[in-house]
Amino acid sequence: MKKPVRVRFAPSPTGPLHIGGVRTALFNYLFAKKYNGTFVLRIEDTDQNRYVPQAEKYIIDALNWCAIPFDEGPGKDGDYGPYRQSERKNIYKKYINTLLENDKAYYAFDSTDDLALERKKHEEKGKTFIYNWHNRTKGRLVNSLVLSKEETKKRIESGAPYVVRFLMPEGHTIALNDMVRGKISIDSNILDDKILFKSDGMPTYHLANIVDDHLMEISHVIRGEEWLPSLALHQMLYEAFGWDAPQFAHLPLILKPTGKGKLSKRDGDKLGFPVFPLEWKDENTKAQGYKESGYLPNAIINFLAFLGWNPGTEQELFSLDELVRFFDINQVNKSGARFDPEKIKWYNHHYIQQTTNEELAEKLINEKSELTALDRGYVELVVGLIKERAELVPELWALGKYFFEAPKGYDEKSLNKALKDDTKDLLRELVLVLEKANDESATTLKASVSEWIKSKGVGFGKVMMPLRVALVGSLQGVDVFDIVFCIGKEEAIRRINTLIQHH
RNA sequence: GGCCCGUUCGUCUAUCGGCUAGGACGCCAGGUUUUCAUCCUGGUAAGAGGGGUUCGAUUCCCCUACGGGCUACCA
Repeated sequence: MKKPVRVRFAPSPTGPLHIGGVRTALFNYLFAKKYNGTFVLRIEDTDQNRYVPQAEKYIIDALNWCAIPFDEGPGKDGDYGPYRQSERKNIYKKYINTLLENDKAYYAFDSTDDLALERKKHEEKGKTFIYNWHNRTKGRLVNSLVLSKEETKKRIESGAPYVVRFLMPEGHTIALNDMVRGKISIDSNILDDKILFKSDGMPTYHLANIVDDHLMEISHVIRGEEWLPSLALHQMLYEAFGWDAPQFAHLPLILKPTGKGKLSKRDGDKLGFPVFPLEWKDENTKAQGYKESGYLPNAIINFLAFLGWNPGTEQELFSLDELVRFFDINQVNKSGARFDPEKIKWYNHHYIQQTTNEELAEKLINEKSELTALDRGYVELVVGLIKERAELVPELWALGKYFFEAPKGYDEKSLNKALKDDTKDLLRELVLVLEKANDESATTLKASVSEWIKSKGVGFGKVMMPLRVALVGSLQGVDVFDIVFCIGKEEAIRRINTLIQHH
C-alpha cells in the first residue's frame, strides 16, 4: 500500500517570508494537491535568538494571500500537532535519549571558544577541522567518549553546559536519491558529528526536522537546495532511528537578477522590486511587498512556478488549478534561476486583463477615497477602458485620472505639438458642434465631430490633438470620444473652454 | 581551503543521440490606434572550453574553467 502524500513547508520565523520561500511553499502545495495529499505548515522556531514574534503571522498571511493555504499547521490542527517546534521540546528530548542509549549520539562539553581555537589551529596548518572520528577522542576535545561514565554523569549533574552530538559512522558511503537530482553519493568520513541538541535545551534543525517529519508522517520533503549538503546527515539520522526516510527533492535556488549569489532579503530595496509577498514593518525596517506594490497573486504564482519548472509545452500562462494538474516534480530543473523583475511585470499585466472591472474598480476605490462617492458603474466603465494599459494595479489612478477631474495643467510638449494659430477658432466651433451632438454613445459623438471636421476640410489632427490636450492635459490616454462620452459633453466643453482661455 | 551541486540566446527555458537548436520576457523594426500605451507581425540573440564514446553529439563519459550552495550550540 502506498502511503498518502503529506508534505510540509517548514520556515523559521526570523522575519518576513521571502519570495524564494513562497516558491518552496508553492511547489509543496502543487505536489500535495496533485496527489490529493496534505500540505502542512510547521514553524521551526528552535533558534531562540533569531525568533521574531510577528513573523509567524506574516508567514500565514502571506501563504493565504498567495492562495496557497496549508491544510494543517498552527491554528489548523490536524492529528499531528503541535505545529510549532518550540511546543514540542519534550518530544525531542525523548528521541535524543533513544539515540544516546543506543550509542548513536554522545555528550560533548567543548565550549564555543575551544572549538573556535581548534578550528584556527587546524587552519594554520592548512587543515580543516572536522569534529568526527578524526579527532573526537583525540586531542583536546572533551566528550562522553573520552570521559568515564561517572565523570560524564557528574558533569551533567553539576549543571555544566553540554550539547549532544551525532556519532557519524566512519567509512560509510552514503547513497542518496533525490527526485530532482537523481543519485548522489557522499563519503561519511568528511561529515562531522553535528550537534543535535543545543546547550539551551533546544534541538537543532537537524534533529527536530527528522523527528517531526517522521512523526508527522511526511512522505516527501521538498525544500531548497541549501539543504542538499545536510541530506547525508539526515539520511544517517533516519537510519540511526530505524525509520524509513521520506523521498527528497531539492529545489534550485533563486538568484539575484544581476550580480552574484542567491536572492536575499536585502536585495529588494537595493534593486527596486519587492522580494516579499506582503509589506513588512518593524522597529527599524520597512520593506515593500508585492501586494502593496500592485501585483496580483496569480501573477506571482505563475511566475514563480516557472522559475525552475516548466510543463515541457509552449504554454506559459497557467491558473493555479492548471499548475496543479500539470506540475511534475521530476521536471524541475537542477540549476539556479535568476529572478527577472521584468517578466513578473509582464505576467501581472496579463492577469490584470483577466481581472473583472468590478474587482479592479474596487481596488481603485480602496486606494482613492475621493472615488467612494462616485457611481460604482462609472468607475467600472473607466477601469474597463484603461486596464489594458496597466502593468501594476496602482497605475490605474494615473492612467484614468482625467476621467475624474479636469487637468490641472498642460504638458508643455503636448501643447507645442497640438496648438496652431487657428486652434482657438476651431475649438470655439467644436464647442458649438458638441452642444448639438448626439451623445448617446462614443460612436455617435464621433460621427458628429467627424462630419464637421470633414465639412471644414481641415486635417483631423488639427482638431483631435488640441481636443485631447484639453481633456487629458497631454497627448496621452484612451480614445478621445470614449473620454468625451464618459465625462459627458458638458464637462468636455468646460475643459475645452479652459484651454481656449489658457491659450 | 574542503565537500556537494550545476553550466543552451542578456534572462526564464524546450530538446530526453538525428538540429534549419523551438517558445517566452527584454530589446529593435514595421503595422493598427489621426495621441500615448495596449495589441498584431517580423527581427535580434545560445549549446563554457578541451578530450573521448558513436555513423552521428547540445544530448552519454572524463578533465579544465566558470557559477552556485554548504562548511555555526542559524535555519
